[in-house]
Amino acid sequence: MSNEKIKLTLPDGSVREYDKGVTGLDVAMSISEGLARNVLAAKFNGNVIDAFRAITEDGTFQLLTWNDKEGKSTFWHSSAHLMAEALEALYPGVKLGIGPPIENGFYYDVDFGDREFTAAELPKIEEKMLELARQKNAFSRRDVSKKDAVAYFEEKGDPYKLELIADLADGTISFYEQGNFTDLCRGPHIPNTGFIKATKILNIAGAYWRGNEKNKQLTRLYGITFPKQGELKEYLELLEEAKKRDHRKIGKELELFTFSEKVGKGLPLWLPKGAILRERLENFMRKAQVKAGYDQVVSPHIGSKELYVTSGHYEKYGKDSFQPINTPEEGEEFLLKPMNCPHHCEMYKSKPRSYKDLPVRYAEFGTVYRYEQSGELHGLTRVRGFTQDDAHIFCRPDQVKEEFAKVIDLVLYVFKSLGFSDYNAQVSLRDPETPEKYIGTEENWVIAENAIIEVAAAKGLKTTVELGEAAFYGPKLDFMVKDALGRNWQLGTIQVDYTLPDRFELEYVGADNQKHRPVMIHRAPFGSMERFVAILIESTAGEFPLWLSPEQIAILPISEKFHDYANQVRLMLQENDIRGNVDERDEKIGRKIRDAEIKKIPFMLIVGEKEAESKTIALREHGKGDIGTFSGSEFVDYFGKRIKMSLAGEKEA
RNA sequence: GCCGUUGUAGCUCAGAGGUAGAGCACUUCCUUGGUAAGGAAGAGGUCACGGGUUCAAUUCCCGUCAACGGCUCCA
Repeated sequence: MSNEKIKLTLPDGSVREYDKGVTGLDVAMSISEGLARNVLAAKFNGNVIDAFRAITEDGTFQLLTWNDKEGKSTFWHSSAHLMAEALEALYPGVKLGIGPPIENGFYYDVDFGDREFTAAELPKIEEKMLELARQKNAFSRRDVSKKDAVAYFEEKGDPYKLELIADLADGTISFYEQGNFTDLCRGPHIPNTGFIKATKILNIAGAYWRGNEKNKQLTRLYGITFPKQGELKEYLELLEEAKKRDHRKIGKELELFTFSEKVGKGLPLWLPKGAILRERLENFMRKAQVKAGYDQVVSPHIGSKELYVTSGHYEKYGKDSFQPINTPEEGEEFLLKPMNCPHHCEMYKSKPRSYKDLPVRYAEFGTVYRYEQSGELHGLTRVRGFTQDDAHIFCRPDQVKEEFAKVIDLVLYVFKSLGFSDYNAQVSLRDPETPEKYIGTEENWVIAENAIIEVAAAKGLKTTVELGEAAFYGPKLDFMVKDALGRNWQLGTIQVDYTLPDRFELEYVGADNQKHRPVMIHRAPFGSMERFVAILIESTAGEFPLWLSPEQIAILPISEKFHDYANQVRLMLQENDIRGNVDERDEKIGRKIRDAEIKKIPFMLIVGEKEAESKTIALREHGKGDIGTFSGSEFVDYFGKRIKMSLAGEKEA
């Protein structure tokens, strides 16, 4: 080799000189042997590369280990290759799709042919993976020509890889090999399989090739691996913990809601405690909306089919939806309301509008029904009947940005009040590749999309942009929140719409005495009451802020002798608009406390001989224990203060 | 809708080709107890539903329904 030198700038800013052709592993070794043992990949000039890849020019350089996000994903990417190698060893002739790393682990899509693949076979695959890992097979990279790549996979008989190669430009194709496995891959990979010490194939699922429903469904194996056995154990325990926050479990335990096969799948039944929670949320929103200048309206649960033909919903969703309801005599067709906007458009049209009237803001807790695919239903987050905290703002074009900004404020206020700080503001735009999915003019789409992008930026929102996530009539700003298991759900949504006003021929008279078309903003800060409550349950693990808690107070008499006094306390609270229940069961106080704790009731009022005599209560707080003796009026004041604090988002005294 | 898994008491779960079991919850009785489970007795199941194989099926097979994990979809 030559004795040319290159300069690498390390993360601490220091510049080191190495021989041209140095690898990440060499660099690590020059720092410490321990570091070299842990290097998974490297980052050169911002690109993640193999730690075994030669570097031939000056640049910024960083070593990646398990502690780096990119180190982990390289590790998992290599693990996907390891799993593929195990699959080929165990199931000769298996065809491979794609196998990328994901947020937690990796997957590989495979075609087992006619073979039925069941979960019982997973342990066998895990074992094989570990066996191959122990061989410490080195990963190696080589560039191949398109012709050679095609030849290789034609020989191997893998149609999926051939399809992938067809889309790649000659000169950009590389193969990676480890042990007896070769894959089309741009890398990078870890030095050898020996780093992988623990593996678990978490689940199997069907997944359409290239995400297209019309393509063949492959078998997707999801897995996760770790460099230490203990970390796998910890991860699995973490998953178990997360499952305890599942709103379906807590909803059942706390008697918030239920489902009945007889009522129908995807149709939630709100039990009394859940209804209280929901009602409090609605009242909270009503109050905020009144302040923001909204008017509350009410519309029926069905509407003439014509209404939805006009809006475009029928054409878009009609065939795959709940089918029209007919009147017996005349055979008129009505649809179960899937959206509130058409109704609100007709309300707007109930009288002529002047530019001075705008904006008009119509809000409704509108219950809508949608035929969601059966495989999609999921607890309260995806249901067939749900209530949107919906509103439609009809405004002049010059008011769009200001109104949009105000809605963002409202959504942020709601999120802040309920402690949702971990959300992603997603700008949902058209997919330029599938224009047939959208209605409206190009010009209006551009205006609407730009309005959203500009206002979100002006508000200082950190946004991500997703193409193809727009509604069919307009772009959206969606507030995405994760559930206990890390799945993303859309809660709040704001949409700018120039299309429906056209379709419904909405008008107002301008200062010029001419007719103009208003712009609509659709918005729902919660999204739906169902989904919002679900996510609220998971984020609080059922320990709701005091103001929302369905059962705020349990009055616990020491024995039957104090039932009378306990009920006096209950009535006293009632007179102050505070709800509390007396636990009159024939149980000892320890038991009553335990049960109230399990039900996550924020306050327990314990009353016995001392309290009855001195007209006081002994206060106990959920999760904290005894916090002292209060007179009735002292407690009412204290409780009021705590409610206010919880509304302001403060945790405790 | 598609792929995979599951379905036994109100809940959490055992069980096995010969018509079912535990803990908690529930009911009754005893107990009147001071800050996270007092004691005893009792009641409770068409083993998701519909077929088939078998002398016999809740158990094995097929279908349906529902739930769960994904894919696709998400106004």
